[in-house]
Amino acid sequence: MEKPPRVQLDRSAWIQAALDTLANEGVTGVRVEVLSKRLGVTKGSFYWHFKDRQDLLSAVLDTWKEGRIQDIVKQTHPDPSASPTQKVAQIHRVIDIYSTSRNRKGILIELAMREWARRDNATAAIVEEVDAWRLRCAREMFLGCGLPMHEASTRSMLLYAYVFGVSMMIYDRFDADVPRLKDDIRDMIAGGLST
Amino acid sequence: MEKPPRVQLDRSAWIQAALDTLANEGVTGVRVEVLSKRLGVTKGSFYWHFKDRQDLLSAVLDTWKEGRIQDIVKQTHPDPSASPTQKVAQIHRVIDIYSTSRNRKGILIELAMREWARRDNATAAIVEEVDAWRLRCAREMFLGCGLPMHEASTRSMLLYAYVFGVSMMIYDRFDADVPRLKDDIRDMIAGGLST
DNA sequence: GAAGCTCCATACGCTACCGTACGGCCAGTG
DNA sequence: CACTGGCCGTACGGTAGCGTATGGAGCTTC
Repeated sequence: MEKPPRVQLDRSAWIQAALDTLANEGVTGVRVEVLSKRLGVTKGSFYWHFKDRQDLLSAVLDTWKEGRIQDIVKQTHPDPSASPTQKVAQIHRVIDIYSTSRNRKGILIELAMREWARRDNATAAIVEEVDAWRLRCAREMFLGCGLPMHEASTRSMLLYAYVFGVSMMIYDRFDADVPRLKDDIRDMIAGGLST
Repeated sequence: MEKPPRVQLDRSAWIQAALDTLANEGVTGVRVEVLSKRLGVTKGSFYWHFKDRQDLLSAVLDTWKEGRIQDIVKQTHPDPSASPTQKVAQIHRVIDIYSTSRNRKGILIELAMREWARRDNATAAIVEEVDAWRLRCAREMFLGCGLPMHEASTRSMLLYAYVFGVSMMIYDRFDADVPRLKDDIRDMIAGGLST
C-alpha cells in the first residue's frame, strides 16, 4: 500500500499553479477555491500561505517579472567575440524563441498579463517595465550589429510589436506557405545588416 | 413635470451596451445583471429580448463580425482611377485608422475578442474569418501598388501583426520620439513602392 | 372598454466564489 | 510523553451572478 507522501505545499507551488491557470483562463480564472481543488487541498491551506487572493496575484506578478527580465537579458546578452554573422544569427534566434510556435504557454501568459494590465494599474506598471527591458535589449542587439541608434530603435520596436501581433492573429487559411511568409518578414526586420 | 419618456429597449441597445463593457472589462465582464443596471432596467427586460446570456454574446459576435468586414472592405476599396501616389496614401491611411491612438475603443474590443476567442471555439471561428478578410483586403492594396503576390502577402501580414502588436505594448518610456519611430516603421512596411 | 400584446418589475432558488473562525493532525523538541 | 507550532480541513456567513416564474403597467385593437 502506497502512502500518499503528504506533500507540503509552499508559496511557489501555488504561484506555479496560478501561472498555469492564468495562461489558460486569464486572471479572472485564478480563483482560490479552484486552485485549491487543482492542488488537492482546501482553501484552508491557501489562506495559510497567502493573506488573500491579491497576495497571490502580487506574488505571481513578481515571479513573472523577474523571470522575464532574466530571460531577455540572457537571450540577448552580447558576445564581444562573436562575428557579425553570429550576431545576426542571435537576432534570428531571439525572434524564433519568442514566437508563438515554440513557446505557447509563455505567449499565453503574456497575453493574459496584458489583458490583466488593461484593468489594473499595478500590473500595467510591471508590464511596462518588462517591455522596456525587452525593447532596450533588442535595441542593443541591433546596435551591436552596427546600426545607428535611431534605426536600432525602430527595428526593435517593429520586432517586438510583430512578435506580439502574430500571437494574436488567426491566419492559418490566409496563405498556404506561412513559414515562408514568416521567414521573409524576419528578413524585413533583421535583414540588410552586416553589409 | 417631465415625464421620463418610457424608452423602450430593443436588442441592439443591449448589444451596444455589451460591446461597451466588452471593451472595458472583457467577456467575463458582460454580465446580465450589470448590463441591466447600466441600462436602468432589470433583468426581466433582458430575458424578454434574449433567451439567455449566450444569446446576447452570439448577437454581439455577429454584430461585430459584420461591422468589421464592412469596414475593412470600405477602407481598402480599390479605386481604379487613383494614381500610384494616392494608392500608397491609402495604405498609410489604413495603418493610421487601425492604429491605437485613433481608435481606442475599437482596439479594446479587438483585444477583448481575441481574449475571448482563446477560450471559445465559436468566437475563434469568427475572429479567424475577420482576420482573413483583413489580410486579403490588405494584400489587395499592395497588389494594386504593383507588388507581386508573395511580397504583397508578406507585407500585409507584417502590417496586420504590427498594428496589433503595438496595441498591446506599453512603450511610452522607451523612446522620446515615438511618433517618428512609428513613421519609420510605416515606411518599412509600406515603403519602396511606386518606384 | 375589454381583451390582448409588449415590455418590464419583483421575487425566488441555485451555484460559485471570497474570506474568517476554529478545530485537528503530525513533526519535532524538551 | 506532553507541548508547541506548521499546515490543513471543516463549517459558516456573505456577495454576485444566472435563469425562471409570475404579476403588472401601458398601448393596440376591435
